Amino acid sequence: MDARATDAETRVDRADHGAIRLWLRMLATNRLVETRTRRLLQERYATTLPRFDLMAQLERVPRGLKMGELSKRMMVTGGNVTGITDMLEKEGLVERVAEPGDRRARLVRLTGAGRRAFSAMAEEHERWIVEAFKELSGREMSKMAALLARLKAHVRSLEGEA
Amino acid sequence: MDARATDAETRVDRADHGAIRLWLRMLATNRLVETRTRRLLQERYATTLPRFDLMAQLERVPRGLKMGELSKRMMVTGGNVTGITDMLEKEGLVERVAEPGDRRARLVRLTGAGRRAFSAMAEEHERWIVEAFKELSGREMSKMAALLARLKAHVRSLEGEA
DNA sequence: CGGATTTAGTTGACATTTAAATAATTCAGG
DNA sequence: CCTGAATTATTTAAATGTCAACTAAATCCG
Repeated sequence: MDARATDAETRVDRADHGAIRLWLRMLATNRLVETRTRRLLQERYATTLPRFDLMAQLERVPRGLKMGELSKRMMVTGGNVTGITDMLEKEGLVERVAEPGDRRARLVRLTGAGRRAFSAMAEEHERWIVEAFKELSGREMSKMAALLARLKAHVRSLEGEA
Repeated sequence: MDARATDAETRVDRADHGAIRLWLRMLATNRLVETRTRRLLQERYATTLPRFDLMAQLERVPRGLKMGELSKRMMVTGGNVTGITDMLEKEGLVERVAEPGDRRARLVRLTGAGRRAFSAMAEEHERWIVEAFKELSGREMSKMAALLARLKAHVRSLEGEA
């Protein structure tokens, strides 16, 4: 295959609105990094991106997170979290425990095996990301992060006041 | 030795965290815009983002695109394109025709109904995106697009020479 | 020519994801 | 305490997505 991939973004001509062009480029870049990360996770640890994401959330909160909290942080629907948690639980990497004071809720947290498995992956995962972003200087990354923060806040406000 | 924490390792470490932070912010922002777009497409046109994407690719090339070309441009696997094309074909929005000169290949192109359906959606879709990105100035969008272009090229080069 | 390799697309198995419906529990007012 | 509304998690169905194996066709090369 031609290494100069002809993705959607590349084809947008000058007549197109700047916003559309930027959005398509965001989509393409994200997809590229995501595909690469997914492939590396699969090759090196026989796991998947959503599983890694879920474990990454839990790793920051030893007490555990409720399903709904996980759903909100991962920005995916609840049913999705249920499915991924089911698998990780079956593999012994996370466990569901009772939330004291609310019998509807379940706390999900890493098991010992889960913590060990995650910390092995996390260090390498960080290296992959750092490597991918090495093209940009610290200043450029900060600038971009700041722009994204504003964009994100704006879109959230659009959602909020429908 | 100077004990102030500004040695090489600390600086690298800070930059590393910057990469992770930026990446997480890219993921979150993308997801936000994507979720919003998906919801609007569903509400207004009873369709989905991947279908819209596929039709958007075809709209630019009246002659049609081969399955493999669609796959590369959409940055998804071939099996996925087959599935989405099957649905759109069943709905009469696209059609598969023979590629003259290569009997392995099939050209996919919009039908008349497909063209009409797409142009109705496309105009409104562009408005949604422009609205979402209104927070940023033209200059800021250009800056960000330029940074993303470099990032994308860099990641592609990582993939190429593994 | 003729066999091996490559390329194009489909298929099947399975994981992910959303949206909608359901079940269980908590909560707020009366 | 009761009852209806809200919250929390799960289940379900359909679509999306990956990957590997497969078929068919084109190309390479001796």
